[in-house]
Amino acid sequence: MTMPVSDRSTRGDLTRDTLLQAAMQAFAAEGYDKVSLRALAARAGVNQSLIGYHFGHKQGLYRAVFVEIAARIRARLDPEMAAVEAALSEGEGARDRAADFDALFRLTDGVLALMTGPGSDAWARLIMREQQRPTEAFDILYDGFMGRFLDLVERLVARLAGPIEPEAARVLALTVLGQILVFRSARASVLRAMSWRDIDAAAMATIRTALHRNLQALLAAAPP
Amino acid sequence: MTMPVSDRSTRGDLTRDTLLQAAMQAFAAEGYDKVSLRALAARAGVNQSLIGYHFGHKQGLYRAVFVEIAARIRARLDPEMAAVEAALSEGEGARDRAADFDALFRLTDGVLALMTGPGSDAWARLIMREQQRPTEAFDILYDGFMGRFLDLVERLVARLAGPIEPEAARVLALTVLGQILVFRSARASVLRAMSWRDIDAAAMATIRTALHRNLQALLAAAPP
DNA sequence: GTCTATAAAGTGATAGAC
DNA sequence: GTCTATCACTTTATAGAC
Repeated sequence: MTMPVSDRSTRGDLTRDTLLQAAMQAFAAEGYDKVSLRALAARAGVNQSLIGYHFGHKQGLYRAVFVEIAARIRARLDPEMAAVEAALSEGEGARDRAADFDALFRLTDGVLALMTGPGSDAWARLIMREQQRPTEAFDILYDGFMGRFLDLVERLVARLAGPIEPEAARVLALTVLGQILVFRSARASVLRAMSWRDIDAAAMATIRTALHRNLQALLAAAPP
Repeated sequence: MTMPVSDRSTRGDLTRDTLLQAAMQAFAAEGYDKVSLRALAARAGVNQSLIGYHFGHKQGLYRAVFVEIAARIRARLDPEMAAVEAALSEGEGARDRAADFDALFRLTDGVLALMTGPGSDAWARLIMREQQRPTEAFDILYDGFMGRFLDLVERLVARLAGPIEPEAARVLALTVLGQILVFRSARASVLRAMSWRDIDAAAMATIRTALHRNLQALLAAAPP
């Protein structure tokens, strides 16, 4: 007579999740304004009015997409972040430049793969959108992983670059970020300038090599 | 009986220009899809149907905005570009590293001011939009100034960095661009990380100092 | 939780008078 | 060139049956 408990508690969650995935795709591919809830619901195979039921309104759905993105990225970057934290926790005295560089490279490689690798289009575009025109969704991103990432890079480059003002270390960390991000933020120019069709594994290897070389040059110890 | 010739030939151009300026503002501030031609015409103090008359349709207006942007930027960057070309035309033999760096700094400073300086919001955001999702408007930008800029940076860094593969020089040029662009493309993160309210003259000076130092470190001559 | 149906307010484009 | 008026269509949101 009664439905199985699992179904009763699961059916709605499945609908919610289906909508969330479709929304992430659609918002990234077409931009917030161009996405119609009619088309979104149709593509997800879900009734349109269920969007209102599960997320309230369009903005609520948009916001939920970012909570999902932040959670995914945090999970994916956690090993690299933890490695950097481990490297940093070894006190100044016992520092090992090679190990510090290694931790830094793992972190930058991770972010590069995240922002330019296969399947990165969906979230990367949404993140860029929030950088240009931040809404409440930006806070979800910054508090979720961006702040922590920038803080780690800043502390690492400060240690590697030798005596440096805190403000200079922060700017330096941002220019490091910029060297990675440009392959996403200026993607159209990158593809044209490099005559690439997309950023595939070979291209990514080329980029990684250049980045590692750049970081070593930028963080060469000041002459004693 | 007849209207003055100047009026007859000018009235329409004025309307066209008014619409163009309003459109640049509006598209940058709200994004293509969110701009309604009704609201745009109202803000410009022009009848809505005149958009159709002068630009055909919404896309035509959008396209015209980019022709305008490319022209403005080309004009603004022309002195710096010419300086780099002059530096490059002095053959390899007679090269003067200090002069090369000087030309490079003028170019990067120019682009930095263009992309982050006061009043840059309008065009910078539109350029970013085209980088993420290029339309025919991107060609106007790339052919108008981007291609030339990247080419000049590539040739300059190739000369300064010593023996380097062409592909590596191009990637290096892109990472140089990235260090500038990050202050626009990741603007929300930059402001939060630096505790800046906006990128004012002082902030820009800080960035310039960091960039110059970075470029010198990146392009240090390989040990002989 | 899911559905149908529809209200209320937008949108871009254009015909036709001046 | 500029205007008014309107067509044809899409949008988000929600009321109400199941």
